[in-house]
Parts: sequence; C-alpha cells; structure tokens
Amino acid sequence: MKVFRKKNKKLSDFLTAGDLDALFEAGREQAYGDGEIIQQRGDKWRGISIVKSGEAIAANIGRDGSILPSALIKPGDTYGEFTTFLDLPRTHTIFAKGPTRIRHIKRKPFLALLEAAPTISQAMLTLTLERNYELVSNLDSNRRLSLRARVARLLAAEIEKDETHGTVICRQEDLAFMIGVSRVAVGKALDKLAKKGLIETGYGKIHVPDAGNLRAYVLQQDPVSPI
Amino acid sequence: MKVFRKKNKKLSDFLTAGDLDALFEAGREQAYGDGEIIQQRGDKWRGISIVKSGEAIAANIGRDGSILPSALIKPGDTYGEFTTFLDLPRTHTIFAKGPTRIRHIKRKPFLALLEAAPTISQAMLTLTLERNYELVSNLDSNRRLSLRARVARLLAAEIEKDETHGTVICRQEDLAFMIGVSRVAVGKALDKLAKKGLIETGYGKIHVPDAGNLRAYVLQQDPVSPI
DNA sequence: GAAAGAATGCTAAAAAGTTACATTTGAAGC
DNA sequence: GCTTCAAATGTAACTTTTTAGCATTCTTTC
Repeated sequence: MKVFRKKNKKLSDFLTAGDLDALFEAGREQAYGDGEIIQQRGDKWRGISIVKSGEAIAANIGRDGSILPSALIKPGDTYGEFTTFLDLPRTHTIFAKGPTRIRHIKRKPFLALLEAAPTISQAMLTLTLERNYELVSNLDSNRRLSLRARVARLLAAEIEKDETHGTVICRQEDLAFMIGVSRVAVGKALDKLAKKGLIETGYGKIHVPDAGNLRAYVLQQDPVSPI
Repeated sequence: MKVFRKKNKKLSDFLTAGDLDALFEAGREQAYGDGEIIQQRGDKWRGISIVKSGEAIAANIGRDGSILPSALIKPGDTYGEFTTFLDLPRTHTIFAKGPTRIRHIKRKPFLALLEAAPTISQAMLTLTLERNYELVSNLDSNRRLSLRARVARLLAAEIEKDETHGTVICRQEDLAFMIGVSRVAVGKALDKLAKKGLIETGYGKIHVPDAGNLRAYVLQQDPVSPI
C-alpha cells in the first residue's frame, strides 16, 4: 500500500527526549518476522506499544476470512490506548509487515510513568484530540461531499501548499482504500476530474497540472472544511 | 430530533466534585436565548465551554445555506478542546436550543488548572479516547456492513443489554440522520428487517419483539464489532 | 369526532457504487 | 529489443441509494 505524504503525528512529536527515553525504558522490546501476528483481536493484554522499526498492519478479519486492513502503523506510532484507558480488549488484529521491532509497556508501569511525568499525559491528550479532529472532519465531509469532491480534496492535500503543480504517486486502489469506496468508483471520479482538466491520470500516478485550480475546485465544492 | 438513550459520557463523569467546582470557578457563565448564536464557525476564541443547563446544537452551514446539524450538546457536555489544544479555529457554528446557560473558560486559566490538577487532564484523555473509539468503530462498521445491518446494529444498541424485548422511540428520519443516509433508504432497510420478523415498525417507534434474535442477526452480519 | 399536522409508504427516474471480467501498462529476464 | 507476467486501470451489467413527488395512516388537539 502506498504511504501518503500527509503523515499522522506521533507521540514522539510531542515529547522531550527525556520523556521518550523514560517511556522506552519502561517497556520490553520484541522482534517480529514478516507476517507474524503481533496481537489478535480480542486479546486481553493491556498496555501501550511503540513501533521502533519496521511496519505493522492493523486489520479486521471479515466473516469470510478476508483481511480488511484499517491502518498502517509506522515507527514512532503508538497503539493500545483503548486497552490502557478504556478497559477494552484489542479491537484489531495486528501483524508485522517486514521485520519489525516493537516495544511493549504494560499498563501499570505506563500509568505510573504518567503520574511521574504529566507531560506525557498532555502529549497523549493532544495526539488523541488530533486524531479525533481528523476523524470528525472526515466523517463530516463524507456526509456532505460527493465522491468526486472527496477525491479532489485528498489529492489537493497531497500537493505541498507552496507548489503550483505536482504528481501524486499512488494507485487508484490506495485512494479508494483511504476514502473507503471501491476502486472503480474512484476511477469514475478521477475520470470526471480529468474531463474538467483538473488532473491527468496515469499508471500508478496522478498529475495535477495546476494545483491552484484544484484547490479552487475543492473550496468551491466544500467551503466549509479547510484543505 | 430524537435524543437516543445511549448517551455520551461527559467530563463530569470522570471528575471529582472538587475538580468540577474548580473548573466551574475558572469560567464565566453566560445565558443564551432560544436560537441565539453561541459561536460561529471560524471564530478564533480559544477555550473550553461547559453546558450548565439547556441544550445547544452544533452544525455546519452548507453552501446552499441549509443547516447540517452534527451534534446535540447537553448539560455537562464540554466543547472547545480542539481550539484549546490544537490551535484550530471553531469548526462548528453552535446555537442555543431553548434557553441555555454555558460556562466559558479561557484557554490560559484552563491550562493553568490542568497543571494544578492533573486528574482533569487524565479525565479529558479518557473522554477523548472514548469518543475516538466510538468514531473508529462506527467508521469501521460503516465500511463493512450493509445499510440493513447498520440499522439493525443501531436498534440493537438501543435496547438495554438485560432486556429481552423493547420498543425504540424514534422516527425513521432520526435513524437516517444518525446513519447518514436518506429516510427512504432506512425505510426500505426496516422493511427487510420486518420481513425477517426481527422488528415491527410503527408510527414514531420500532418494536423489537425478541432482542436476542436481533442481536444474533447483528452478530451474524458483523462478527467483528461488539454491539 | 373532525381537522390539522406529523410520520410513514409508495413510485419512478436518475445517480452513485459494486462486482466481475477485460484490457493496458511497465518492468524483469532473456 | 522482445517476451512475459504481474500490476494497474478500464468497462459493463447489476444493485443500491437518492431525489422528489404525492398518497396514506396515525396522533393530537380542538
């Protein structure tokens, strides 16, 4: 799966080196081989995990056994907050994508650490609010916007603000996954955008000849949400 | 709009009386008349607000001027976290529904309070994670499930866990709004559920003769997510 | 118990989205 | 260069959802 430029913030972005070290120290590091299961949905183990290297995929297994990936977890990312604070079992099955090293911190030492270093708790709050905002604003625009507009929005977000044009390297399938519709639907939407001259589709890439035009289109479709 | 039984947790649910008092003391109370605008989308004022009495509606105004409500804010609810921690302008326009009293706490005194009482920050973290979980699990099931299954899930969630049957008081329009589809689509979905004998539709209400059956159906459709 | 308002039911056409299969593209190996 | 094959996109038939209009049924209130 294509990794988009627009990266999610990480806990490490909000912590001092000292706090980060303290966090690492509190845990136990474990290595996983490609495809190895890191946790199963329903597992009761409670605590926070931080990816040190490699990548992991969080997914649900459908009734028919198909894998429905829902997130790519990258170095510096944390997960397990729900189990630590909400007393919920693991909501996703996670497996390694390539060799991966993860540091697991049990709930109790982690909470103790929080008491000792309130900055961590503040950092987690900020991070969680950020995710929350992302979720809410996506949910919101999904309700209001046509698929065409959502695709345009996603592409516009991929072009740096100071660029006048650019090429987004991604498959239609990646866009489809991010938006949560079928690839075919994305293809149709891209077609319409292309007919308007806003983009040019290619094999594994999408060219935006005039980022200003695309941004204007997005804004016209959705004056409400910021790009 | 119908207010569903399944209520959202509030900050006050996680705070001691003392902390709550301190929070109230830090703010300034303001009264609003029915329909009065409390904040406009885009406003820059930063801080947390707590509803003391009455209700408020958070909404976006569509391009055509239509009002797209997205949340009902009730006594004890807080809002403004995004502006306080993420440095974002107000994302929604909020107006009073009936006479409403709200206590506003400016950003700086609020942050000072957080330092003094770390329990508040922990409470906010828990609350935010809870919302987050709700959002993620909804998003997830929306991707996987048919409209029929989503309607069933929503109804099943409205019946208390220890009840064997029950009646959900709501209009089809309310269900439609919550799920984010048209009333006609919900009507059709209810029809199919009724034909399976899982529910009986009525005027402004939906009767569930056997909650066990409905839960079993939801689980069969969606073995992944907890009801 | 009539009237008015609210909610649901129904229909038909158009739009959007999905599934399954076909075609095109690019890259690796000869 | 050419061939081959997997990856990516395109196409077509089918299903679901929306929109919009009007009809019907239910509830409340006078």
